[in-house]
Amino acid sequence: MKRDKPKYKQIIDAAVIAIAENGYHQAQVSKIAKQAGIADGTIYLYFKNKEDILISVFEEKMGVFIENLQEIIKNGESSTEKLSRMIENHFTVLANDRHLATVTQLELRQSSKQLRLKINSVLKEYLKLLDEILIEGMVSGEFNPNMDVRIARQMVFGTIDETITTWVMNEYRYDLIATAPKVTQLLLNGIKN
Amino acid sequence: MKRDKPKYKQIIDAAVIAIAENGYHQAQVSKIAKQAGIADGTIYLYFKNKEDILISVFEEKMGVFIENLQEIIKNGESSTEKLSRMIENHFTVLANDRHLATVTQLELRQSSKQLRLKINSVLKEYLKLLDEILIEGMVSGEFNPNMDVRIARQMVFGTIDETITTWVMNEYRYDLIATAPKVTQLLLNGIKN
Amino acid sequence: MKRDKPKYKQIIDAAVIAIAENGYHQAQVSKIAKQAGIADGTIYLYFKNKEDILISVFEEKMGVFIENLQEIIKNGESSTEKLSRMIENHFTVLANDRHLATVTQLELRQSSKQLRLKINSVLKEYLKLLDEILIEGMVSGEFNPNMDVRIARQMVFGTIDETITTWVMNEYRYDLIATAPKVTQLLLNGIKN
Amino acid sequence: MKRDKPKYKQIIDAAVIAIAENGYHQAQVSKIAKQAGIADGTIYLYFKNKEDILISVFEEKMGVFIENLQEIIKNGESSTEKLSRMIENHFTVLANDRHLATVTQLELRQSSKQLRLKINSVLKEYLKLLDEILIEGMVSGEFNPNMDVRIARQMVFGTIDETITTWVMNEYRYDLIATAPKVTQLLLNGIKN
DNA sequence: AATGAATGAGCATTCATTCAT
DNA sequence: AATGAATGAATGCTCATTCAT
Repeated sequence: MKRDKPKYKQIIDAAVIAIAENGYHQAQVSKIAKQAGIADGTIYLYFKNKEDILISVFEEKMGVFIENLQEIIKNGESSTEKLSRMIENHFTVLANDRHLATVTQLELRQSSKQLRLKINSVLKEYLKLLDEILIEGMVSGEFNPNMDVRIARQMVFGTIDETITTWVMNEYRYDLIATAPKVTQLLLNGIKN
Repeated sequence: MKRDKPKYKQIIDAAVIAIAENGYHQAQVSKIAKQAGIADGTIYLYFKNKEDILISVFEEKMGVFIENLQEIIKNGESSTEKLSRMIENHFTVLANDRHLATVTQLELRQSSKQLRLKINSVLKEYLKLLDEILIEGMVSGEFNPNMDVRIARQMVFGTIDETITTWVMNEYRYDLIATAPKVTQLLLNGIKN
Repeated sequence: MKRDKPKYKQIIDAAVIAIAENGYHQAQVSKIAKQAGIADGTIYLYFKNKEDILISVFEEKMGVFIENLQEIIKNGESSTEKLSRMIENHFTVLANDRHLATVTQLELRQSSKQLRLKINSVLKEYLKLLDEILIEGMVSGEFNPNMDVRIARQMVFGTIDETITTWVMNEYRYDLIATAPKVTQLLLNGIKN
Repeated sequence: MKRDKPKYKQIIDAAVIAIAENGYHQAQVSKIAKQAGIADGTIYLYFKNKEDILISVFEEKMGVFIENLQEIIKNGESSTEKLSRMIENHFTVLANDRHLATVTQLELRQSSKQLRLKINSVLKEYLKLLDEILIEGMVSGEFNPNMDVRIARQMVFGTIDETITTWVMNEYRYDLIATAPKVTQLLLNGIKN
């Protein structure tokens, strides 16, 4: 399996750094290769093309969010707590990796519509877990059982996304993690029963 | 004033169509000119360069949102009503111009970080008006006076944005305007006193 | 006759200034028109095309040199004196019109080979007069009767040209006219009997 | 070192031919690449941009003149002989490479003022060596010790340049090398003691 | 497995000239 | 005679990908 080879992750990490430091359009394959300490051609032994690198970046990194969220769902007591811990986790991971935050919130969005559609399908798995939490809460009576799940999900994710993007655009000037409880509170107000 | 000349708006509209139909990176100046029914060179009598066209597209179209919102703020009775009508207006304008919706929600985001920073400064004016509504509501007691305005704003705008983007990505399959009341309800729940 | 109309000379002079101030490649027709205080299109009532302006600039200005030289030939006593006064005149005219000097020595040389061939044919009339002086001197015994006239002419003109070009490239830093006697002396040494 | 790689010289030579055959403004990068038998992009592995090719053409080719002249200075017996051999060499090199002669005497002069300034700084080295010969001759008493070196240099170089340019403009119709002794004789007359 | 030199398609912009007014 | 808005052809350069070594 290619993704178990050491150079695979090496290239992924190099791509995140190259994109964060140079911007999406200035992160040429040659720069990623240089950052990874390998030759340009070697990239193509591990990735089909440049787009494949970028999708893989998203898959690999999103994987962390998904694994964490599965853990949270498994261990959480209530839906409210799960949602709360999901937001906290999302903020924490990105606050602790500003390169990654820049890449996911700003740079990767400059990619072609086609690439973003693929990224979206990766994202869907994460949103499905979010839907699980919401539905569970509606069933248990913690959340408003009459609300439209899709819209609730869009509110939760849209708010998280906008909050982090603003933080990145403001050049990380304030403590992102500290805002998590307030964000959580507003969102819970919106959907609670 | 150049923006009062008929060809100015003609080019803006041609750009929206060309970008919506071909995608951001495939909307060459020659395509925009052809769509506008003029020669390539004529573009440059009205715009400094291609980026200038794109910024102007955003300014012109965002201008509609801002003017509408100012009207809403002037005429609305309560903050609740103003927020409700803002969301309704935002959804209605884009639901009625799918080309524009595609351009603002998907295509223009692929532009360079520099262009997006300029777009953001145009956006700021809109967000300032949103802040006005929120603060007024907090003062009047309609909205929770203890909430963090910035986070509330990010929730409102993030939710609107995510909702419309999802709609566009789903290829306008459902009635966007019909979802406005539900979106409004969830958001109001979140911020009401 | 078009060249008797006031706008004809007005455009010629505007062209010299526009070229001197902006450089050959940055002296667009629109700049020349603006400098002349007329509309772009008006240029084409007096000149066939841009090349025609530039040739005319050269013709008109070279005309001064030719008239002066004819006068010098008519009034001069000896060939030596005539050559001396020719060099003096050439230096004086250009030292007194730095715009013109820049245009003839630097800017006009960037024109296409084709244009420079035409310029050369204008120049020929001037060089013919120079040949007259040289041949007369050879016949009279002032100059070496065995020398090759063409080479002597190339030496005289090449030296004049190089001297002025160097002066222009050195940004007129020294007194060009003051060098005329030394230049004349060297050249006369070379060709005298 | 890039200039030791075979493709470097290959491109330089292709540029000389492409410019000589098509003219400066019609010598597009694609034509130079085609002439060199390589892809357009390959040019940019060896040169920063098109201007860099042209400067390099001049440097490389002027280098031959400079090296030859250094050799001549080293081996020549008298200043008179050195000057004589310098002129002979200058004529011979260009008479034997008409492409190069066309490029240096006609085409390269159409380049932008900026490029010509760079070309001039290359030329300066050659002129410095000429100055060396002149000064040496003035010290040894072969040349007039009272003459102005700058003007003498301008006469020598201006004459050489004008002679060759005229020959090129006359489409190489006569034997350039055969005129060298006459040119030399006239110049020596001008500067000898 | 790894290299890195070579490839070649693709596009924003300028400006001399025209011509309807 | 004069205007000036409109035209449209023409080109240097980048960079993802390949493939001989």
